[in-house]
Amino acid sequence: MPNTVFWFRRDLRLTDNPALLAAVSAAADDGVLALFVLDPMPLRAAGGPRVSHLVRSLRALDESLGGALLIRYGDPVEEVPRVAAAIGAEEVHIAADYGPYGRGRDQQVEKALTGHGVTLHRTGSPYAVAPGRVRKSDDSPYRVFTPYSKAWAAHGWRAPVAAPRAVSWLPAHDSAGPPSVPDLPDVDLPDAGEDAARERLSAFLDGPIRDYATERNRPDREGTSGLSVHLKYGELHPRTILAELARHRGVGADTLRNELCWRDFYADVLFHRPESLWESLDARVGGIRTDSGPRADERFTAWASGHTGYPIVDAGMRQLRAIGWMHNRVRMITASFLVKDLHLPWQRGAAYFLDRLVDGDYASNNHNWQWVAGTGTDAAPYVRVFNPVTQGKKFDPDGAYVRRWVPELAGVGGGAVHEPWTLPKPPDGYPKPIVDHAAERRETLARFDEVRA
DNA sequence: AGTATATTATC
DNA sequence: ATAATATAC
Repeated sequence: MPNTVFWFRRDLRLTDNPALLAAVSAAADDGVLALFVLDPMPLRAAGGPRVSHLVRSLRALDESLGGALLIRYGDPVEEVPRVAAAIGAEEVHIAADYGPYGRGRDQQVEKALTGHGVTLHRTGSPYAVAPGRVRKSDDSPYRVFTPYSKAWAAHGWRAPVAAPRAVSWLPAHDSAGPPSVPDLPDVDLPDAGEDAARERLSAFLDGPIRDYATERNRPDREGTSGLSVHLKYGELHPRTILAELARHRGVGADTLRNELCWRDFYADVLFHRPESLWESLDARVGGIRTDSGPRADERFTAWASGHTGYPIVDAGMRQLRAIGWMHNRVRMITASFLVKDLHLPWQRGAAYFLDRLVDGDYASNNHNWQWVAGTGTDAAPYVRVFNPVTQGKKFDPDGAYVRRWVPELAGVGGGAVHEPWTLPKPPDGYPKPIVDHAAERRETLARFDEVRA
C-alpha cells in the first residue's frame, strides 16, 4: 500500500468506522505514515470544552496506537497537499459526512490536490445506516420520522468491526503542537478517547439503561446515556452501541435505539435537503414574524447568559456556558423559550448552541431546533409552547438542577425555586422574568395564525 | 417530545 | 380536594 494521508474532518469519526479502519490498518501494517489533519479549531473561549475534548481524544488515540500518530492542526486545504507531498503520498482518504452538505471543504482539498498524482477516496459514515440508504419503495427519501424508523429497523445494520490490530507505525516527526486550550471552568469534563467511551457505554448498560426511558428526562439526575460526545468525536460508533443493545431487552434499550434512529434520520434529512441546515423545512411556518433590533438583541443576550428570570432556562444556559453541555430536556425548554417567548429566529439559537456544545452536531442540533420551532419534519397539528415553570416542576421537581447552576437561587428550597417571583422575599441578584410567559405564548399563537391564514 | 381545560377516579 | 385521564387547540 502506498503512503497515505488520512484527513478527518473536525469530528474524528474513526473508531469502528469499517472503511476507515480497514484503510488505516492496512496502511499501518505496511508501515506507512498515517496522519490526522484537522480543521483549525475554534479557539475562542466558547469552544473551550470542545477543543479540550478533541485534543484529549487525539492523545488517547495516539497512545492506543503506540504513540506514533502524526497529528497536525491546521487548514486541510493547505495541510493535506503539503503533507502528501512531504511523504510522497499516492492516496488521500477523506472521512466525509452528510453527503452534499459538508462536501465544500472536501472539494477544496480535492482541487488543491489536482496535479499532485494522488488518488482521493471518500470513506466512512458515522451512522448506523448511512444517509441516503433508507428509502421508500419508489426510491424517494422519508420525510417523517416514524415511517423512517420502521424502514430503518427493517433495513438493519452491519456489525461493528473489531478493534484495530496491533500496528507498527513510523515514528512521528512533526513538531506542531496542539492548539492551546482556553482556560476551562473548574468542573469535571467527560474523559475522552475510545476506552473512556466504551467504559461509559458499559457503565450505562450495567444499570442506568433500566430506567433510561424516564430518567433521561431528569436534568437533576445522571439518567442520560452520556454518549453524545463520544459519538460526535467518533470514539464510539452507533453500530457498536446497537450491537450491545441487542443483548438487552426492555424499554430502556428500545428508547436508546430510537434516539440513535433520530440521529440517523436527521442526518438523512440533511443528506437529501442540505439547505435544511439553516432554512426552515416548512417555509410557511418559517416565515413567521420574528423580532429584531436592540430590544431583541438584549433579550438574546439575557437568554445566552442565563439571565431571563426563568430558573430552568437560566440553569440550562449557564450549564451550557460552564461545561459545553446541556441536558437534552433543558435544551428543548431553552430552545422553546428563545423561539416562542422571545420571538427570535431559531437559527440564532441553533448557531449559539453549535458554538458552545461539545457534542454539537449539525444535523441533530439544527433539525431539533426546527422541531422546536415547528418548521421541521414533524408536523404537529398544534403549536408546541413549553411552559418553563411546568416543565421545571415536572422534570426538576426538587429544584436541585436549578440550584446547582444558578447560585443566586441556591438558598431557595424545593420546587418553589421554579417561580421565585412568588416567594415572600425573592432572592437578591436574581432577575425578574424578562417577559411574561402567558402573554408571549398568546403572541406566538397569534403569529402562527398570521402565517396559517 | 406541549398545554390548558374538562372529566373522571381516588383519597 | 387532589390526582389521573381525556380531549381540543
